[in-house]
Amino acid sequence: MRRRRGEEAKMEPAEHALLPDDALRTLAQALRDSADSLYSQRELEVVFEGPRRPEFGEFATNVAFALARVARRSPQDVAKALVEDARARNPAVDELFAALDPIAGFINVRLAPQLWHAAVASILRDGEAFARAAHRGQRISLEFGSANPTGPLLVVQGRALSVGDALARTMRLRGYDVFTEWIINDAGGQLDALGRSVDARYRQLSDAAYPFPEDGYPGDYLIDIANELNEREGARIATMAEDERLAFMAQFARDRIVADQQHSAERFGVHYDLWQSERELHERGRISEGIARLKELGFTYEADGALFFRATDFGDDKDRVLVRADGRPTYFCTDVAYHYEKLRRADRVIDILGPDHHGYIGRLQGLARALGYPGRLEVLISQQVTLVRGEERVSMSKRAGHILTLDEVVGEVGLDATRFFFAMLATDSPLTFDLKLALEQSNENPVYYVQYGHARIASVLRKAESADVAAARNAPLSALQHPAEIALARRLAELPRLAQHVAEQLAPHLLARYARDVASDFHQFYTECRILAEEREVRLARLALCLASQRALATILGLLGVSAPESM
RNA sequence: GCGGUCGUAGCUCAAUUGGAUAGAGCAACAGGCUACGAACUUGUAGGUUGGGGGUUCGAGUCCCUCCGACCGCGCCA
Repeated sequence: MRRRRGEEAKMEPAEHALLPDDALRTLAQALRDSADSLYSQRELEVVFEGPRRPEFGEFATNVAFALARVARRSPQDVAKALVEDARARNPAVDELFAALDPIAGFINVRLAPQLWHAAVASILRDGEAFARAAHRGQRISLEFGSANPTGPLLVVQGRALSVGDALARTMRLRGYDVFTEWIINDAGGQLDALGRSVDARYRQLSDAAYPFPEDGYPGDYLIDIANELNEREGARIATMAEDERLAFMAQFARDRIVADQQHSAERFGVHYDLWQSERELHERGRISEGIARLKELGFTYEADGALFFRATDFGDDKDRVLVRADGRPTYFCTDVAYHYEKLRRADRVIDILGPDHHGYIGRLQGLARALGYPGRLEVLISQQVTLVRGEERVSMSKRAGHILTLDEVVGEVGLDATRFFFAMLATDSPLTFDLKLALEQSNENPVYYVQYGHARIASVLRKAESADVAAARNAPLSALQHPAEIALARRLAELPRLAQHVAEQLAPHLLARYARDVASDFHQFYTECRILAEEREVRLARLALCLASQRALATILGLLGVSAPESM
């Protein structure tokens, strides 16, 4: 593509045509120069957004509103003057843009088609590296899903797993060093309760009337564990003293349950870099290190024989106990140690916590500030999930016994649908998941719509001559002029920017939304434009657009942990 | 009672962080295959963004206040 280049473009490699971002940068610079020249405004920030209505163009900027006050003219007058001046200032602007319209104070922009052609070509050139950003050396610790080692994973964890894993994958794509971790709460009193529960189930094998503890975990899975204990360790157990037996049973159950949780996570397509045992933190001396650090900083005091953290100095409601009067550390104490470690080894620490941890945010944020890392910790709450089957509310209380596990939900509606559905929603918004609806309308589920787009492209590529498909990868694209073609190309080119936004704002639900938009734009293109029956130049250009669309869909589905089928 | 999250179409949710006439899907209704996958597509209808007040060029978004839902408020984890 031969064209005179704007000044900014000199930095680009010579062999590549200008891309949409280059054009926008050129325009931004021209507008800054104009603002400086017309209104003596030097530090003007020019941001382009996708306007809500397509007839407003492909991008829009609202710089005129910011200037209107100092210029003491209406935003519309300012916008008009800016556009005129920018055009005169840099002739490249008129070549790069098909439209530059000052309307109601906004400057609406439409790029020349060649820029979108170049964007499609660059997607094909990048292949699997499409939307990938260079390694940037920022270390991120991402904790999500963590559950007590007292039972199987439930749907609440499923939501956190979907969201957390999509974030991890997106951040990795964008060049961050992401370390995913799960904390196993295996140090506190609940393990004692677990031991007593297993013991009761064990004794019930021979004495059905044996009482189940008040604070026990009633799920059937402990019966299975008791049976296994009986078969494999029955002889040993018989020789144990009570304390020893309870500890042994608690440990056995803990190991079995954690292993099950790990299998569930893997089946859900989520891999963790670290399963961090709380008890192991104790054993490694991390707990005392955390306490020592807070003491050293002078943020602790003793009262009633217990050690307190001055959380109120850092915005929390009340001071928090670290070590009880009897010498045992609290749950929060473990988090002090764990977060102290994470804050030191990562540049950005993210916790995705369950809905019962709202009151915990202030404590953790106060801790991060006390330790000298303000702003380094981000706490996200994965909101409540209410399961229903039509009118009937599905019980999710562990106490009630008949809980629906994550594995069971996946078995009922499928892995792809479950992952997509949970990732689709903003994390901090409570949601109602109707299993009956998900089943009945499985064909109407958005995930199938997106997957169908991918499969449809695969089908077209199978029907095409393989020589054509090969040639399409380097074909000239100037034949792509139809509005549906341009709209699709523009959509595909959004992915890098969108992925970056998702990583920065921790908003993975935008990925699912975008996937739907890509599929929709593709289906529309497919409906309005024939491909294989066209003459060679158009055919190859459209096949190239298919290839780029398939690439984008595969990438985005990959980020969501959802399969991209060749056929369905 | 105090603190937090939230309230958007009949349903499930968006709205690029203060921008234009609040958008998608499902459900409803009316159309489109002698064409590469109709699991698609075009259109219609659906709203006082829980109520009220304020801030400004401009508010679903920020502030105040009511109403409602959920979650916290242990030397439990």
